[in-house]
Amino acid sequence: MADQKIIAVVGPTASGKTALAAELGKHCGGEVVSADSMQIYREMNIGTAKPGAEERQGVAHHLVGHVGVEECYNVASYTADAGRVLADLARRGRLPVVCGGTGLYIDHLLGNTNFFDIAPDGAVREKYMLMAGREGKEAVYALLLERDPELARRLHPHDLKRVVRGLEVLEITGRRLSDLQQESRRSSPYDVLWIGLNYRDRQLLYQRIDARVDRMVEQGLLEEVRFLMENYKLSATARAAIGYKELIDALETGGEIGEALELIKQKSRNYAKRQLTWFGKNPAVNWLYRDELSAEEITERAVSMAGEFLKGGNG
RNA sequence: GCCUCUGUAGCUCAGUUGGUAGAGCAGGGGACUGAAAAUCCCCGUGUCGGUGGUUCGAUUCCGCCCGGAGGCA
Repeated sequence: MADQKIIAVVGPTASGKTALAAELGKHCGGEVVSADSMQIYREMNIGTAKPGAEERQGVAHHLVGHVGVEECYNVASYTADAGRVLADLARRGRLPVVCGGTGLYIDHLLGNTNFFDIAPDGAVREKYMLMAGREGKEAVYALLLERDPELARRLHPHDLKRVVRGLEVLEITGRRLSDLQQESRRSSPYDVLWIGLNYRDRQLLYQRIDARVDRMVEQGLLEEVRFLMENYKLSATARAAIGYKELIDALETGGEIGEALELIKQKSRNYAKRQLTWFGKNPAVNWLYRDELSAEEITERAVSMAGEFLKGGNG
């Protein structure tokens, strides 16, 4: 059976992915499959830059707002949900346009790994977190070095989240995470055309990010945050969203709103840089630069790349 | 006008009892297999406000000048 063809639109926040994905969906008879860890939340709209009806241009969007803000969500939930959507689109003969900035989600959906099913265990996690608090991160790391040396060698002793996860998997399954990772390798069942959006001049990207935060405030970001605080108990993952956590902190502690907004811009810029590192290591990405091409030219190029891609046979 | 404090990395500030200096943040690079908008790692030469002087040697001590903050009139 031929691999399912998929277009993936990636890039840092505020680079114009959403608009391009909708254009591609419109021109190629496709549907957008979001790969954004925060736009999944139903009640978080402004701060996540969730596309409205106009921005969707009549193209169907999947995995946007399908989760309540009180729920936790993670890569496992995503790969399961998105896998189902892709299968459905294949059945209906529709082209999936995967679009988003959450590199981990995208890679696990489309890349060369099968996601293995080992749910986290809060009690085990807490045990090691407490140990780290009492004896130090190095002590927890030493434990991992003893039990799963291969994994430990790849991690920094201070990277507590990953060190603890390694120990957690061992404790739950009796197996090493490094072995499981090895076994989960696969060759991707998808034929993917990667399109990346970016700016050659980073400062321009940063200016766009700052401007977008100002626009969010004009659109009522503060009101949205207040509404969420009054009506919901946000899950840990929802609360960690940039733009929300800073304002919640400010409102709870009586901090300056202006300072919180500067922090939001700062954190968004830092995030964009991390996204660039992530997508930058994928050699398959065809980058289009927004300070070299107009929006129309970018759409044109992407649509013609997609045309070639869809015409070609499977490799 | 007088007195006190202050001027060190893009920003906030340490520091050198005289041997030309270092943190946090920003910025740059990187990692990433169930928190990923998360988490973590690596990268710090800057006329130490200016100018005279003391000294083998001053960013550090002294004088003057120029900024800034406060106090007394």
